[in-house]
Amino acid sequence: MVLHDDYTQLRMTVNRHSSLPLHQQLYEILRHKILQGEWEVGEMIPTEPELMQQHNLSRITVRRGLNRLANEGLIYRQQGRGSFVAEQTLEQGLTRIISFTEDMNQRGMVPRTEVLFSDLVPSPEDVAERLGLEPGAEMARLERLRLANDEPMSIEESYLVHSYCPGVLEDNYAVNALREALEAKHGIRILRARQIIRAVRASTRQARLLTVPARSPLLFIERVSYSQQNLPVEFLRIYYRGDRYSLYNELNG
Amino acid sequence: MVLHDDYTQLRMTVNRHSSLPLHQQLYEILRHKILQGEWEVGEMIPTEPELMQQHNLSRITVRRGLNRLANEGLIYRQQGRGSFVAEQTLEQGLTRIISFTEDMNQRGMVPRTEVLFSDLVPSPEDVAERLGLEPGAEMARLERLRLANDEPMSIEESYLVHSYCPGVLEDNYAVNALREALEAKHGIRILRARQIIRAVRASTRQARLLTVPARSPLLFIERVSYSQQNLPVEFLRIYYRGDRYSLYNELNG
DNA sequence: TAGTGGTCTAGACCACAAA
DNA sequence: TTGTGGTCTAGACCACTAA
Repeated sequence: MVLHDDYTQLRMTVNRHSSLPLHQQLYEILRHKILQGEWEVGEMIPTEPELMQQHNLSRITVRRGLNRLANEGLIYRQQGRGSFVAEQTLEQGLTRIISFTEDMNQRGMVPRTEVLFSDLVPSPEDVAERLGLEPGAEMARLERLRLANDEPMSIEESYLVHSYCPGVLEDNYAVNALREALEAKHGIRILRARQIIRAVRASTRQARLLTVPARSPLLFIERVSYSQQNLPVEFLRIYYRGDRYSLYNELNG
Repeated sequence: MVLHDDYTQLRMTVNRHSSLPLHQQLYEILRHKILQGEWEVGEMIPTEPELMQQHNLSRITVRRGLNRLANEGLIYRQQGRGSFVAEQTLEQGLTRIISFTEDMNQRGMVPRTEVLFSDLVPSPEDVAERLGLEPGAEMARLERLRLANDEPMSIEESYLVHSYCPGVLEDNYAVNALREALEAKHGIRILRARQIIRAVRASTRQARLLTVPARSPLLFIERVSYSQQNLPVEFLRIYYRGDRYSLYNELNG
């Protein structure tokens, strides 16, 4: 399964007529190149003066884009040496929205997906409340089993506001990426999300699906995702095997 | 239990002879004021021009400090209106190192601590490996039960490199803050940490201490903390009750 | 209209790394 | 010595908010 990047049609230099800030355009261009593998891990990316010339930008604007990349851990900067592509870390799972596929690739595993359910349902009360909707609104529900190296890793239950993406369930999400379909077919780009992380006990069904002993501990994430218009579009529940999955992050004093 | 802030002796304007960057000094001054309650939640903090004048700084330097506060969620900025103190969010638990006391206060609960163990032990192999030390080095071990509103919330097991903080266990850490003692008595300031988050099953002893049913799911955090010299000084294991404790954070696309 | 934050520029000096 | 990133400045224009 190949995930197309969000920025396939991205131009390779900044567009001064765009409404997007120049520093953000530069950030997206460089991020795209880094994720595409334009440079090896540890390889130096162009210097600030080079980027200034290539994109005809001031140093402050260039630095703003570079600093964002550094803050997000995609590059590290060394005074007197240069800026270098950082190793892909698992940390991104706690700061950036990444797909299961991307997540497993970073962890060096081969992802696979099985669709368990795919139907239209009236919004349950708890889901409606999380999304700030009226209960009973039509939702597209998609439940998927996610596997890594052919072993079950997690169960994902996704609720999408169907009026925003009518017909979204016609695709086969065992092989297609949901976020790609949302962007390509419905113009919905998920830019922000809030999530809560808990430890829970596996239900009988979950234990069977995940092939773990009954009542095993699971890492449980509930996530509300927001579109570019800042509208809540998806409610997601993910149950990860406690014995296989962990989250990593770094803290500052 | 009163936690003294790290910056009790902080001057109220920037020091141009300090080695610290001016934007960072401004950030720390404002952060200190916000945490001290100088402004109410939702109240507007001084505008950029005011800060420029008060501290005799350029706008770019002021903005750099303000943007860091905004990135860390302490303020939010609104074009045309001003910058405002944000509600203290639980998010900070996933980006900033905060004490149990601070954490519980943010969650509106009253913290209490009981010391379960406090002794010197040779470093176990796994702990030594995580800290990059030779196994068998002398470690101060401190195990504490943390309570919120008088109900058990978590078990914390802390391993400190004893040669960095000899005699550290002489204090009573039921009432004193470990991080305060490290800074005040041993000159160790913990500035950075890496952690891994998992879901595990409670042992019999853990279940008893936390007053949860046997084999309950727990949120388990393993953390390595680094000093201002970037030396690993502490290895920490925290077991949180799965039914009471959750982590919150926000993601970007 | 006045005041706020958002973006962008040109230019300067410094600290650090490598040749 | 050269080139890198780190810090800081003055000044400009824009977009948004509120009166």
